[in-house]
Amino acid sequence: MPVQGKVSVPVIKRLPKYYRYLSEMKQKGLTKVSSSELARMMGTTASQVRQDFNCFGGFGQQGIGYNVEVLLYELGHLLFREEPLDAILIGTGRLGTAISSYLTNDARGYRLVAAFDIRPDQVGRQLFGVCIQHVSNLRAFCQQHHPQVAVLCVPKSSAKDLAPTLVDMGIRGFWNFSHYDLSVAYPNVVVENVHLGDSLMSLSYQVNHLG
Amino acid sequence: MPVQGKVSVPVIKRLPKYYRYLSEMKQKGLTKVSSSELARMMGTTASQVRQDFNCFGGFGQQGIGYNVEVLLYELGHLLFREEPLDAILIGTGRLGTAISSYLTNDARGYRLVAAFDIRPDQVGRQLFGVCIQHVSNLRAFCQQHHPQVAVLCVPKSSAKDLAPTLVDMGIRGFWNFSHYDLSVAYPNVVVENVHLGDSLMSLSYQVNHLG
DNA sequence: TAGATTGTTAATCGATTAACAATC
DNA sequence: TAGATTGTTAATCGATTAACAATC
Repeated sequence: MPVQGKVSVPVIKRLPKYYRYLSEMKQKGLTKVSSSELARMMGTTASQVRQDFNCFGGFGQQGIGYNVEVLLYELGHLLFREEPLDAILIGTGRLGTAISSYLTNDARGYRLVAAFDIRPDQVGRQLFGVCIQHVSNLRAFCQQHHPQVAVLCVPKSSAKDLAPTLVDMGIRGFWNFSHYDLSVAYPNVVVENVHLGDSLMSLSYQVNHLG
Repeated sequence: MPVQGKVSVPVIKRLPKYYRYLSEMKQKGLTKVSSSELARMMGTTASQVRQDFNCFGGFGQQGIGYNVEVLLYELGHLLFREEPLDAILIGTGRLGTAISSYLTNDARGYRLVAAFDIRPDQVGRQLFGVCIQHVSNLRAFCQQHHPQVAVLCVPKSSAKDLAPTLVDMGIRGFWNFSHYDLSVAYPNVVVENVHLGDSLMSLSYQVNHLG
């Protein structure tokens, strides 16, 4: 039983996809699934599916397969634990607003506890149950409430300025939409980069080099 | 000289990052860079930098290094070609609006040529220079204008319904923000998935398993 | 018992890193 | 010529796939 000695990033990145497909199956009323069925849906091999699950000890039954409900429960526990993570939003522009709508209304495992912006016309505005504060309150807020996750929807230079403070204040995870490469600077903090610009560029490369 | 026999996805995904760092260097007035300097900035090895560039024939000079301007020009050409790609937006909600703002105002290599929504109250609204049309016009528009890229900011079920039509109408690249796994269904079309939900889940996993 | 399917070890494949010859 | 740094080949590392024994 390997049980999380250290799970590799490729495996971690596949967990949400398993979770999505299993949720679908549960909704359809399916109770049982084999590694080969899951593999077909996921576009991978049965071997990989079994290897992936065995990073966590294996959730199946030899000769039988996997129980959808059990598997979903176990993955859900791995992904979300019991308590949601407290998240703060920094940057309440169009993207920040859309993202925090998603986080609040559609995602599981997070709770938006505050939002900050530097623009006076944003301050005071209500956003999904929280009142937008000026960034000058950021430090004080963190010291009092200890949020774990920061969502960065600010320009590159602001991200660069804010990051050290946030790490200092105990932020353990960044959902980074800025163009700043946080990952390079803070090795002991988790960063999920959503670099829209990079994504668009690699799409453009690939479309331009099709056929 | 390997010159694009078939460039691997990991290499392609690094190109935008090189491009970003080189743009920065050019702005700072730097004219010359070595593979080891680039490696340090990118958080990788000099070997990888040289291997990456040599997928395209190599842009450096032995004993000297790389010329920033030349390298930037070459990468820019690889990523964007001469003509921008014509893109259509489908789904003009909060996320679709934020995304197309980005595509129109901040990104290079794309031109937003149309936007579609199914909601009557959206139709007719102006969005970054285009007028939102009803999705029922989608087919006709594509037949007349042949856009190459579709940006999907619609729910899963709509994405599932729209995808075959769009592929059929000649769409060669998808920027997919829906929760539908396009990649599984259409092997001969380029898909850039931005699965915000997956990103949030893997962030949550990692934060919960820190230390 | 036979068939199915997992858990787990072994083999393969591909990507990253190291080494070094070429050359400016 | 000596020093620097690339282009390119070879070695290593890690992830994926295949194989098979365990077991329901």
